[in-house]
Amino acid sequence: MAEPSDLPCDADGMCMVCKQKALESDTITCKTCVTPWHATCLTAPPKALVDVAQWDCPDCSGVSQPAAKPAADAGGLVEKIRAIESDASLTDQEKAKRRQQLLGGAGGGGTDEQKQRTNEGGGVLEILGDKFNCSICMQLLERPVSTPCGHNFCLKCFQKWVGQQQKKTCAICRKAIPPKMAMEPRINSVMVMAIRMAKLSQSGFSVGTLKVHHFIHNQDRPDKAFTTERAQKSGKANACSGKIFVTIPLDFFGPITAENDPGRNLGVMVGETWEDRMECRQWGAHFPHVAGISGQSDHGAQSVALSGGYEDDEDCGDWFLYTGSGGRDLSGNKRTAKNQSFDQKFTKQNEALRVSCREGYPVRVVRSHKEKRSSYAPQAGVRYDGIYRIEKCWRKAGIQGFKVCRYLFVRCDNEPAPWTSDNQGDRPRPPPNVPELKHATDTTERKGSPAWDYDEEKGQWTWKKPPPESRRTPGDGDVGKISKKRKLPSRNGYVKEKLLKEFMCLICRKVMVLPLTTPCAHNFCKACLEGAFAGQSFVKQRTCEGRRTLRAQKNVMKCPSCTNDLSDFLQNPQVNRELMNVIESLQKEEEALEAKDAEEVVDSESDDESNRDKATEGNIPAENDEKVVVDDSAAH
DNA sequence: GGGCCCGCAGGG
DNA sequence: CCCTGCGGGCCC
Repeated sequence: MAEPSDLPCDADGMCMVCKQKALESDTITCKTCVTPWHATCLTAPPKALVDVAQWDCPDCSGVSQPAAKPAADAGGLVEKIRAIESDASLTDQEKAKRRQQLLGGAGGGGTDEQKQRTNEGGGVLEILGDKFNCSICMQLLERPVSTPCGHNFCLKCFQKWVGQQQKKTCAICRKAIPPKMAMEPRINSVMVMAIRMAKLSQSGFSVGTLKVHHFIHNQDRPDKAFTTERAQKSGKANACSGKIFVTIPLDFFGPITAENDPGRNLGVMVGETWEDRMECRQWGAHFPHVAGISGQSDHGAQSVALSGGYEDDEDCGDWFLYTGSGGRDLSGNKRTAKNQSFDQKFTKQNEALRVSCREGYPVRVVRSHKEKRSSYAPQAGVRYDGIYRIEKCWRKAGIQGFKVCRYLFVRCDNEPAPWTSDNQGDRPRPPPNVPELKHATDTTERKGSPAWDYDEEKGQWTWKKPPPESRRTPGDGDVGKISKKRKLPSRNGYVKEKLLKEFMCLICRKVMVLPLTTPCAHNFCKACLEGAFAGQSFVKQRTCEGRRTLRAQKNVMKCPSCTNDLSDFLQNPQVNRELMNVIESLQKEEEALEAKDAEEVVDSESDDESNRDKATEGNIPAENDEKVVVDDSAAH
């Protein structure tokens, strides 16, 4: 890292040192990472104009960051990039190509070499060595986002890079970046898991020890849904949400652990994802199926949902600013509304959140894919992101002018967040700087010590005071009937299962081959995604017969996971090679383990293999599991 | 993609 | 009992 006194300009061209908009004439750009810096605020600005063109920022010059560089290899990479950049005989395109080859992007020559390297026993370790580094900051990818051209960057680096470019292009290959992705990059959670697995495997741990994300399907949708005719007709829209699978009361605080999950004996894990709010409710992470806050004004708030319902929300992942409820005109039988028409007050759910703030209670947080403005939202469905604490709350004038209640949430969970490539949970972190606090009124902070806090001895977050006693009866129980008990798969089956769960193509339901990352951050096999649109591809380019045809064609090219328009992406989709390399390496490791197991267990012959496959299969939802089953007897 | 409108759960 | 609500399917 650079010295604290040396900071670049942010995405808006604002100098992070003097907090002023840096004049263009005062801005110099690093030749390695292309970040703009405010020259007048640098401790050691370049002396002559000649130096400006060849200038390296404090982050890239290596002088002020001795420990941060992972390996000599990466350092050499910087040297090579510099050599390419300063070669006057090359055009920009050629430079891009060279750099691309160097960084292991597409480019024929590099591929064989890479493959050979991964084959030669270095395995995932080799990949970590130089393939997993963001080519902007040269550090291990953190909060990775993937471009349609198949390249990966840290979220922050990507935003920095895109922010200071007129024409949005990839930092490696200069291919255009779709405006939507430039505006709202979303973290590629499959890449996150790939990095975590690679790290584990590098440090000698089995991937099997990793807690993986789940996508819960609708297997046992409810006992008492669809009570009216209209509700039956329109499917889930008006259905009640059905049976609760966990044995917690509605006012239960904190993480949902294995003892409250008799069906699976797992508890609700960070990263677990459900199709919608109804399903999320069934697993107890957040009970209200419309409201964003679960809580009681005289007791506290247990959970919140971030779904983009309030434009004042600001999401930075590990912390975020949440807006209270109310202040809207819901006349005309509406459930939500965009426009505010009066001030919010600290009453009802808003007061419940304030109680949780004062007491330092743990608050469960779920994020919905509907939150479009956040990079941390899941690509689909509703995801449990773990425990946060409300460090402060206040009121201020909202974007629409009326007062809103505001809450500063800071993450404090023992499991890593779904966006970090780190394998560890949170450590206490200093409170973030919140500029709007200057205009805050009615500010409340925690009084006394928090109920949920970090225990230095145990090295984890835990209740420091007894949790508030429930005043409600537990959920309707009868949970045992819902999920079948399953036996624990064998060691390799377990690893295999995790690889499949994390890297499954949602079209062929197998581990991805030649993975593509769409601009909407979904991952599929190249062949599967292209196959899904076979015969329809590229018509858009050829025909110029009129808008109707064009529109009709466009409508068909939708992402199978989220209906995002993929027609541009599909014209030239590029494999995410970094992702591919890890998947292949992990699979190879798994195969090697399996072969070893087979050698060790000579006596248990052929049925061993088939059993293992069954165990794996049983945990992957079959396609028709999603079908909603209406229980006739329950409707009467 | 935006507006409409509904059932439903839970707070008070 | 009434009020509220960061859903969700459908229709355009």
